[in-house]
Amino acid sequence: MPTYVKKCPECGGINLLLNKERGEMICKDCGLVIEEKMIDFNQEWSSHDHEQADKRRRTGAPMTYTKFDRGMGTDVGQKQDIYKLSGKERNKFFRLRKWQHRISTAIERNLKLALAELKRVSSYLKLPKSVEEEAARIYTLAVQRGLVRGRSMESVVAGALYAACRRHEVPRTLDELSEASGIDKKEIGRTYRFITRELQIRILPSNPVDYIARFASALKLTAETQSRAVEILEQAQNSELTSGRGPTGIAAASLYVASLINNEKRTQREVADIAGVTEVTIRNRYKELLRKLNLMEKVSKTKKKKKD
DNA sequence: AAGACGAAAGTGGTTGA
DNA sequence: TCAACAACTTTCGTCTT
Repeated sequence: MPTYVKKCPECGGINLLLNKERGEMICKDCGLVIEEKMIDFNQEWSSHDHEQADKRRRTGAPMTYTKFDRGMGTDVGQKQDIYKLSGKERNKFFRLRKWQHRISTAIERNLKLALAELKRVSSYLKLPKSVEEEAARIYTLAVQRGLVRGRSMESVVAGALYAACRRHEVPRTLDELSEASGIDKKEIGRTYRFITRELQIRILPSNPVDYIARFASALKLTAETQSRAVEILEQAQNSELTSGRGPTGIAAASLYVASLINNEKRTQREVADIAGVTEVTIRNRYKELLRKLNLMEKVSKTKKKKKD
């Protein structure tokens, strides 16, 4: 738990994530970026001569992948330079310019469109800026490697976003991505696997805990129930009940059990809908949890209390 | 009547020959 | 490349509250 206590103005969630490098405070529940451009945590320098100034200068346009040329376009020379050249050299110069123009316009046109789409989907899902940047970076790499060929631009954008979310530990389900982008779930999964394989992006299997906060707030569960769910989840992980299982199913079952124990019962259907799994899956995980973790007493106790 | 439970058959993805 | 396999889903009937 963080030492500062602050609530998200959007959803009231308390799971805030501080990203020092980017100076952002992110709500893990709804993805809202609460504070941008906070103080710069880097050391402040003063420069006394040109050499130091060059090294230490931190100003200038920031490099960003959400601009199609990363904010740093490079051209093959300008016209005023050609007086230095002549004959062959001059021809070469024009040839280079022509080629650069052709290549860059093709890629740039694609990137411009794609990044617009990326921003649209990203803001629909209320993803933090850092994830958007990451997705843009992934997409740019994919374009450069020609991985978009044969695939729709939109599906690659969705795949890049999905990957970026996972890397930043604010995972969204494929269903959510699908709803936001209008691309078929399977298609996103396919392109996601393809581009991560081709680009050698290593992604850890997503941790069910990362889903708890968002699901809990969607179910309007109290903070106590939420942390109870996390406890249960951790026990489950220690008992090796989680490997090989779908992380959303486990998160959903933990929440369901926690809601029973804390007398804040939600139906299996409610939890299932939010988590994007079926009741059956929740039941299966739920049974395993009860059996292996000896939680039966706790649950039945609360049931008795209800009767009393 | 709604929710919980469980069986059975089907789907898509991974793995290992 | 194909078949076996595990996880998950869909569907449906039954039991419980």
